[in-house]
Amino acid sequence: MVATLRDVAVRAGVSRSAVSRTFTDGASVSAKMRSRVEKAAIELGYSPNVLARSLTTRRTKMIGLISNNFHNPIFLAVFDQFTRGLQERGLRPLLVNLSDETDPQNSVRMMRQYSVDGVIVASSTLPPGFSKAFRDQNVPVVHTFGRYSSAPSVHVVGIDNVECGRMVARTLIERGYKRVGFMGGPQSATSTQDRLKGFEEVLKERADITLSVSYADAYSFDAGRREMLRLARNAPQEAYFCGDDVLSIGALSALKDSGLNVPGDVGIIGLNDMEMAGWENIDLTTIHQPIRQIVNSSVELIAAMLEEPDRYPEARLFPCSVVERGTLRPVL
Amino acid sequence: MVATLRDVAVRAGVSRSAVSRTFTDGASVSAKMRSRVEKAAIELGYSPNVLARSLTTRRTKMIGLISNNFHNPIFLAVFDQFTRGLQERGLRPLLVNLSDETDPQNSVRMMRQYSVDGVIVASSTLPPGFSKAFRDQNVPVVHTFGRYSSAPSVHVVGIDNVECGRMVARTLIERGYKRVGFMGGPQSATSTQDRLKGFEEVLKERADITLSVSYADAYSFDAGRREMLRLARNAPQEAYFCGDDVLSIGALSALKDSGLNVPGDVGIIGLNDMEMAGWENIDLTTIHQPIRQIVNSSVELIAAMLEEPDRYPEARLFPCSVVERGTLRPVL
DNA sequence: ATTTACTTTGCAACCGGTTGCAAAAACAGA
DNA sequence: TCTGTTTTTGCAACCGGTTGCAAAGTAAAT
Repeated sequence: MVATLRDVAVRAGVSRSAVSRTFTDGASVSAKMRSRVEKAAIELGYSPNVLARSLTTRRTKMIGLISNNFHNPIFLAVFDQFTRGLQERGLRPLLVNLSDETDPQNSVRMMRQYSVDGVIVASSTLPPGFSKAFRDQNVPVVHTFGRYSSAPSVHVVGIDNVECGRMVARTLIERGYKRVGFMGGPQSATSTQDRLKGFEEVLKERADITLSVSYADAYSFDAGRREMLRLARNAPQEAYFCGDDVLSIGALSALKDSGLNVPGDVGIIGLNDMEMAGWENIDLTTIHQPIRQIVNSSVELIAAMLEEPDRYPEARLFPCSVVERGTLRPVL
Repeated sequence: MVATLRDVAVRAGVSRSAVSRTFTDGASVSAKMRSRVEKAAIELGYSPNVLARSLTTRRTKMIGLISNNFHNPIFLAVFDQFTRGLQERGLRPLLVNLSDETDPQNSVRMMRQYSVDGVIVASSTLPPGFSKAFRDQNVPVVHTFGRYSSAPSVHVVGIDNVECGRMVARTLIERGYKRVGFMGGPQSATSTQDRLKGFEEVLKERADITLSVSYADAYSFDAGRREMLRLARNAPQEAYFCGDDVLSIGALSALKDSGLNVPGDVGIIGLNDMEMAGWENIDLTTIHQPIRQIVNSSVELIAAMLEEPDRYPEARLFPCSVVERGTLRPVL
């Protein structure tokens, strides 16, 4: 049906190797030979079968893109950036949706069956052990949005969640809030734990500031709204650090319906700076996470690992910054 | 490095065919042989290389998932559903981001290089010619969210945009609006053209109703907001049918800032029913597009085509419905 | 025990490519 | 023109599997 290397060879009246060589860069072919083969190839509409090639070259140029987050809108930007970045380097993402299952062995096996050259785990909620499972099978892996650890055994690219927590604490202090709250995402997520850690660390030094902690049961509008409705019913704090922007927007909705004014009665600060946070009807003050840089760096890193599989693991952390909008009162 | 079929054969002391057969269902192997091979395979951590297999079976179980829409949040749900659906059938999506380029030949070539078993084009803004290019190369293709045509040459799954336009027109009529507007997405999108067609068709029969038409220059919050700010400056219509929910939300923001009340002064109806439309602080009346059904049906269809490549092309259209929320005044 | 029918197994060729090696061709220098 | 060097080419083996076919093995029937 579709033309193969052999067909081209026959048509051009040359050996199969010659055809192969014209399509392999760096191989030795004379100009005459090349043009002769190319002519035949064009006539037959031939283009080499990457998968067959991969059998001998041991390179499929496919990268497993594994995530369990298909709900947070920022992940659409994440996928967008990943696919573009990979494509630019001639790599192809094989997408894996892990929402249902969490057994790493299963994913590892599948990725090996497809001989992907490497794997990107894009998730802040998958445990470090998950990405390690790939490393243990000698599959190059980058854990994007992974937890920073002082002794990483796997490449991690993301932000320093502890530092983000500190940054938010300082931001709230600057604005003179005395009674503050942490409304986290699910407690089990390492990112939540880390953010709280940094947040507490700074606040603890201020005896005049009180902190209350609670958790929403998912990173969703509904969960944020529900939790904030509950909080607003009792005496709410003066300001809340919410687990992410979606939770924050849920919280804003709850506050409005509870008759509380933002930022007059209650201040809200989120995290992520998703596109929507900047919409005029939301106008959320939040922490900007440099998604584009994180993703690009991840792509760069996985590409580098293809050249150098035993590269020493590193953690690449990108600084976050406060984006001042309308949901916190101004600095004193 | 990683165990191959040969390794297993040696270890189990059997022929390579025997090993191959134990991993091929429907092949003839005795129980003894099977358990013997399986034992060796487990000891070596062997699992068959799908890509090598595909050379002879001519099935990679990979499906190209091609889209140029990485901005509209509903596409995250689309990708979620696609990946799950494909995975359930043992198929793997190879993701292609077409945001930058639109030359079908390029994509066709790439998909052929990777020998995908089929392709799903998920986009309402790619022209029918795009998906036809695959069909012409005998790559099974399903165009999800494609344009319905009475003589489809390619499988199309989606909604009847013309009928949606009619439905919105009737909805506005029921509510007694007399001066209505169409604020479409980019005019070049076939979906926009079709919706307007149906919308006009119904309204034309009512001499007492006037219609004004304008277009935002992208399917984005900003574009919707900008366009509605412009419209609101002159005398706005009583109600607008917006190209999609994101545009609608931009429009709502513009109306609020223009001091106009919704639905008191101006009514808005969107299309898609994205999750956000139901959020209490948005509460957008809109047309529900049954994404889940559309995607599942697309997956089913592409799977069916793998069995029967010459299947006669069909259009699968799913009915939409009005979701009544707070941005249109009630029925008279 | 022999024949017949059916099942299981291994051989060897093949899927679509790549690549080390040696022969052939082209080029340089004398 | 002849030799030595470099480049180009083809042969054949290999990558990790599958599969048609015939031989070997098993079971049932006589």
